[in-house]
Amino acid sequence: MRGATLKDVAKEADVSIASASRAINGLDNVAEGVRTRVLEAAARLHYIPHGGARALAMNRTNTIGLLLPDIHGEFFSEIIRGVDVAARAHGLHLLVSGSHGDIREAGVAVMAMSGRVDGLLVMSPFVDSQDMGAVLPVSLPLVTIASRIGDGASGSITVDNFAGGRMAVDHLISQGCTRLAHISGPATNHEARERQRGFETAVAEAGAKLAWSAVETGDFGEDSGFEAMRRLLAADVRPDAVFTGNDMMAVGALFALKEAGLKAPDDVAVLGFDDVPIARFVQPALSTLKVGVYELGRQGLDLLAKALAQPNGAPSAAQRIIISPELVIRESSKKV
Amino acid sequence: MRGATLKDVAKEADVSIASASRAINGLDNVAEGVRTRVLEAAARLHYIPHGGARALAMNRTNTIGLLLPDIHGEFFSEIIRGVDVAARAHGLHLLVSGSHGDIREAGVAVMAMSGRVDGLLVMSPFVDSQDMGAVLPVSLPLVTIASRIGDGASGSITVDNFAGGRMAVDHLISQGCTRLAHISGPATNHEARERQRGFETAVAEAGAKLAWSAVETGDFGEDSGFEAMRRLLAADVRPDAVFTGNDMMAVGALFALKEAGLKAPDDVAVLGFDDVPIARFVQPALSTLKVGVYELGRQGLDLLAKALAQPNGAPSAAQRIIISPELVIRESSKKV
DNA sequence: TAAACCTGTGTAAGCGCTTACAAACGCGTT
DNA sequence: AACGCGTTTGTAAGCGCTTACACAGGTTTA
Repeated sequence: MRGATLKDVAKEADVSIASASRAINGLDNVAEGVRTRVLEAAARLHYIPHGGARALAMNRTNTIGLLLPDIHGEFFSEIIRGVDVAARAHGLHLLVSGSHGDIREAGVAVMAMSGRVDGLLVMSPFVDSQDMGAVLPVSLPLVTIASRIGDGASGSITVDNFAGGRMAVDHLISQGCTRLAHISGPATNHEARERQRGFETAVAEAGAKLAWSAVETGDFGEDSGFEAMRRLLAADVRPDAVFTGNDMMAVGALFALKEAGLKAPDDVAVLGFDDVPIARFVQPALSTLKVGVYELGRQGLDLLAKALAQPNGAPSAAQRIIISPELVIRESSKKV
Repeated sequence: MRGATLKDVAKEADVSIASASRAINGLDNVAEGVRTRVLEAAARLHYIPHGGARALAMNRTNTIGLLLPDIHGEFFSEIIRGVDVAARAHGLHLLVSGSHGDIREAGVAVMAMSGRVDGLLVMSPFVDSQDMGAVLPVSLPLVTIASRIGDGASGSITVDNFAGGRMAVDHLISQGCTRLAHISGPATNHEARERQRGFETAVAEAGAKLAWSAVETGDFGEDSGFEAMRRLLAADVRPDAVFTGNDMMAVGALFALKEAGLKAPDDVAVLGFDDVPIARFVQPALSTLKVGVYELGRQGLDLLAKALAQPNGAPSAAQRIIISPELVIRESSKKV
């Protein structure tokens, strides 16, 4: 049962297809009689405009494509929320896709989006995201989130992960910790690297104030945090503070601590990164470096919407926004 | 900088637009020479097919529209995950939209989706969702998730919430509880009502085994669970077990308990519903009625994909899948 | 050697819509 | 009565793509 088309409506109302179009779109150069006749016919036929055709004719889809590494989970869900809120404020719709960390999949997704969206909002935190640039269409406005996809973008919004790493160390030292360990995210992730670099830089600067330091590698997953913490606890010298590359690994670390019969923060202080919703719920409540994940999404879309509003898509000096993480001290790191 | 079109590619390769199309789509009735010439031209021009135009011409978008009350949060995020996984398995893309509980918004979203998707996956747990039916296009395959949108759907997948409510009571009684309270979801939500009905029915059947019972109303939000639990604790007779309409309210209830210096499960057993990821992380770990939320999404999409594969979209006897909740006993309800 | 085939290719008609353009009409003016 | 004007309408040309159909060659067959 194919849906009615504008042509059907026009015929039903006995007017030309052009008049039908005008009436439906509420243009003012239509006689009242015609308008009501068309509207009634449309209702009678359950006519719903064909968005695709309209988009093709108008060269405007009112849709933006959102490409994330994944489209679920605490972190991405928050991004989506921010994007969603901003999108509805701008009257835009969302075509979302997950790249699953695979650049080929990302390419496929971009393919599929091409011609269905007015602009792209992309997050690709992979170190080698440069290649990503090749996949992206040059002709579309593009805003990147926490990515290092080269230029060509109409804007970008990133997090100052390096500063966050330093803040973590400073805070831990201020709590009297002297044996700091870091559980890093995957080396393929640019954000993870920056956080680690911040940690290492601050540790080096702290010099004699610290007795010991170490780095274990995780993959941003809860389990990897658990395993890494286990390794840390099994070693000769134990840390009295652990800074993890993100919150989920911190949660895993907390479980490992509990398993070992140890307590945070008394035995080992734990500090996460991101401040995903779950951070408040774990026991003890997780201290973390809060990234306005929601803001990341919201402002990202705002940037893109601004670029779209530009007359011919003129670049107008690509905007770059950098968000600073903010230290949120809850229980897991509070020693003094 | 408009992107290159097929016409441009055809001209560049000096062939007809039809041949260009064939070459690009890998049809086999193209001479090798032509094919490579076209492919090279396409690469040179950074040609990316215009998905919208292709969809219009083929009357197939390979995209399905996902309409949820919200597109973020623990619960919906899980649904999205299920849908996403299934969608990629079927080679389908996702156009998502949140209705925010507003039927008008839902209408707008459906409008926007019309002509951009091959089918609709809709979740609208509102009691008055009947009206929703009016907004939906008759011409599209439709699968509903946990909704009571009338018929016309090619399929539906729902949760046996009533049974879940009964299971909750049975379990609590088995733990030796005799004063049962229920914190219900919003009355406008059909699922919430069914869970409550299950609770009340089981309570009635338990008869003399129970000394007391009560129902407080919440709104599925964490805060409302907190407030409801406070009210419960302030009353003359206190429950020794609370069953909440969903997990987030249980989390709130747990906080209220802690605030009052009470312990779960010793003082009051707490039992949630859904088993969202967070349930494992709270203290004490939350017992709950597990709904395969992920499965809800995955099977929903599978159903839809099956309907799409149908020759002319023939209904082929709409499938209805009912998922039974499963009791997951963690710490918050374990008294014996 | 003509009829019967393939194979590649181009022409053109859509898909459902918007929108320039021109035609048609009713007016008030001179 | 001829003119200009503003309003309403229809015609038709796209938007970028697919695909039925026709057609030109080169092979086979009888």
